[in-house]
Amino acid sequence: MAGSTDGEKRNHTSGVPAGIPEMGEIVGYKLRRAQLFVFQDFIESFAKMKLRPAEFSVLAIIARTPGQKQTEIAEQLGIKRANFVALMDGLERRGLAERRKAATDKRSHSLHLTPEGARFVDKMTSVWRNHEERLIERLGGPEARAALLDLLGRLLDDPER
Amino acid sequence: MAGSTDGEKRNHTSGVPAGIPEMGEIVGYKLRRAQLFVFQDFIESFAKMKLRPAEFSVLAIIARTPGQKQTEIAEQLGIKRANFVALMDGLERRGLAERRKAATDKRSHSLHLTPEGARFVDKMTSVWRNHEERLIERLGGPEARAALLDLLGRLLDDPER
DNA sequence: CATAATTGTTTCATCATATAACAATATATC
DNA sequence: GATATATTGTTATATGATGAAACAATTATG
Repeated sequence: MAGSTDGEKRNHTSGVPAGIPEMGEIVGYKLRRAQLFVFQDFIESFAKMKLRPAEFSVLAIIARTPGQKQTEIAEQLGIKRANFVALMDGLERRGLAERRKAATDKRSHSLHLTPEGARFVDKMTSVWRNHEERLIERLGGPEARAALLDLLGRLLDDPER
Repeated sequence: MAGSTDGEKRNHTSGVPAGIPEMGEIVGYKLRRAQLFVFQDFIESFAKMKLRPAEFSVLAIIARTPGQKQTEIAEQLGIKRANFVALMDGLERRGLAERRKAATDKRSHSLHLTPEGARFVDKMTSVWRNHEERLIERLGGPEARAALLDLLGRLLDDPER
């Protein structure tokens, strides 16, 4: 029992007014919807672990390259260093990561996983693989995923410079 | 003068610890970054018109299919109807769109563009085309854009059902 | 040495989004 | 047809993500 109420001001011949885009052909819109969908799955996947996307990314980076300072990691992830503080506080409070005072620069902190954090990252990685596998299935295979990553990379990587 | 402070707990042979994903191979992450980049360009494009993505989408939908009610449009866009109210208030206050009381259902509102709104949408569409063209350039041509839209669609369109 | 820049931090404002409740109206059920 | 249930638009409110500004401690630069 839904349906529009009236119907009005159309173009001359058909029913499509001028060159107004359909939502499905707007790259930004479709990107956004897809991102929301993927994050939805991600968030549900990590609900039990109480891990949010930003926390996942920080742990992954620390695990792969320990010893970096906050600003470095924040910048890599496009997070303002001011907002990184609370994020890191949370990871430290949970005993997953820690700040060590860097010897060379007394201002900065060197970020590391705790032993528990390392075990956590192992589980996290496994959960992530399932999530990623689910996406691959939807996309229609690993090649499709690779193609998507490539296209997204073209948007991100700066052409000049 | 940057650089990590120390370096620790690696895996056996190389330097990569276990199977921890690199950020660049995480679909969700790259999707997010790409979406932010595209929105950045979009927002800058429409800064002078003081138009935000959500407003753009609402105007585009009303322009293409006038007469729909709020809940219908909100649902199409994945916006909670509660949050749609203020959005529509803004468009109405600016004289771009209007609520007409639907004759058939006294609860609902039939949404339409004003004449000024129609002119606004024309300009908006033109600005959007430039934005989209910029993306196409980055992607490497219209075929790449089509491919991207297709892949994103695979994530969005529900397989079963 | 004096000045400027960096690092981590706190505080604050803004925006997007979700939930719950409500009145008015419409629909369904008996 | 009366009563219960659902829908529509709305308000109020909570939460999370994000950005800007300022600050002390420290380091780099002229």
